[in-house]
Amino acid sequence: MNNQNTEISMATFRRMPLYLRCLYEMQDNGKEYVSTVALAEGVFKNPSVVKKDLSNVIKNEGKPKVGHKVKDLINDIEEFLGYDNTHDAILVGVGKLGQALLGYKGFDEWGLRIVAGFDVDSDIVGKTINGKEIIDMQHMPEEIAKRNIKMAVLTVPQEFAQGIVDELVKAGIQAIWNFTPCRLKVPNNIALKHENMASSLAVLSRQLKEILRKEAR
Amino acid sequence: MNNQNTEISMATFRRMPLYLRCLYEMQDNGKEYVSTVALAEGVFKNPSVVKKDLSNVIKNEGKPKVGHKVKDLINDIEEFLGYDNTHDAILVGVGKLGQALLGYKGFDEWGLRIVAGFDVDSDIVGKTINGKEIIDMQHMPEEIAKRNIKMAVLTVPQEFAQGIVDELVKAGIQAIWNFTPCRLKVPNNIALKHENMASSLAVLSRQLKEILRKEAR
DNA sequence: TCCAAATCGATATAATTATATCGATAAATA
DNA sequence: TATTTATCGATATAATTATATCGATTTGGA
Repeated sequence: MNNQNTEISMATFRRMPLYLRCLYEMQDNGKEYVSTVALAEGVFKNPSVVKKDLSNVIKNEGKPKVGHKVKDLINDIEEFLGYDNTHDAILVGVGKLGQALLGYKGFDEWGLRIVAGFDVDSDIVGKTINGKEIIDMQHMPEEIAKRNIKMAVLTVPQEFAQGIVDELVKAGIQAIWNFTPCRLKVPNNIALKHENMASSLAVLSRQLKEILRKEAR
Repeated sequence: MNNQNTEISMATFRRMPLYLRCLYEMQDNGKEYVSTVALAEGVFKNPSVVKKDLSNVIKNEGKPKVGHKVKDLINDIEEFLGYDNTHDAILVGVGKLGQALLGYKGFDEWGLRIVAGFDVDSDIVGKTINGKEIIDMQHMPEEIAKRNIKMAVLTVPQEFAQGIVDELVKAGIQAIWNFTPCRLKVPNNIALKHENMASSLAVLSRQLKEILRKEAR
């Protein structure tokens, strides 16, 4: 339990949701204790990585020979990730991908609550998806202000992306989750995360190529 | 032009699609030459990173004072990523997210051609999305074999994910792009890429938290 | 009760990735 | 033509991340 105020690495942050998922599953299976080795197997990581990651978040030490209490780990990680105090967010651009994300129930578990969608298409404005209202884009700035929203999910066609981002920032949004393939310009006090499918695909293609190459030998 | 047979880092691979996008844009704007510094600005990376990355792929040296030929860079990166010889893939699970991905035109640019979708829902089987036929899941193994498909995009409900993956592997699929939140078990000669939205969100939330903390002071 | 096995937390080492520096060179300019 | 400047490619240094090692501790069985 390395409770110093050391910086916690990005890599650690990225892995936390994996641990959490695995721990939920274990909990469902009635497991009460888990060792770092077992958890490492569950998320396909090296045990040392897991140990170090957990050392950043746990409040109660694990017991030698038995491991950590699953329940405690879950609580600690959830708190660490802020899943206890959920962020409200809006979604901009209710096309196919936007609809898919609006309909996705998993976000709640991750501490994200999408409260509304925005679009310009009058056919869809006024409807609801998964209980979330679709509102005309025109009213976006006032809604952001009224509900004090800080986060936006961006799923608009790429040609409009930068323009809408500028509007979002002006309206007070401070974190943008970008599902368009565009690189976006934002002031540097705005958090921006690019959901980069092209990069993922590049990595996957590379692996596949490697596998096919090995097979050919 | 470090043309040794040195290993190319994962990080480099991930960035290549970013360069490419930026270069396409420059080409559209009529730019003929680009320096690594300018490219670095375009993708919000450090110039040294860009220099090193490019040194892995370029065939023709850049010229001092002018930089690299945009056209050459594009060709070299496309070849490096294998965008010239496109992969055929299938998509399994034609729900909202599956439909969104089937409808997405960008994959072609990245060297991925989704040739068909599979689902169990008889309401959707037989229809086409973006010119791609939706086929009954029952026929999946034979279609994979017939078309010699090696890659699958997985967008099924999570409770079916592992079972379907097992089927895919048995049918000869060697690379799986996983859009479900499940950790999947595959033999280690199968490439697997998890499109991990929970991780992205964790990183974004962390950044936002940091920004709000700074503001509060 | 004592010993072996499993796990802990901490730390040391290795690997990967990012950044800074530098001499060389081609183009632009005086 | 000589000088300045921007850029190159290579390499050296720093930062981040991953992995291995080790003594301490608890449990459970001989």
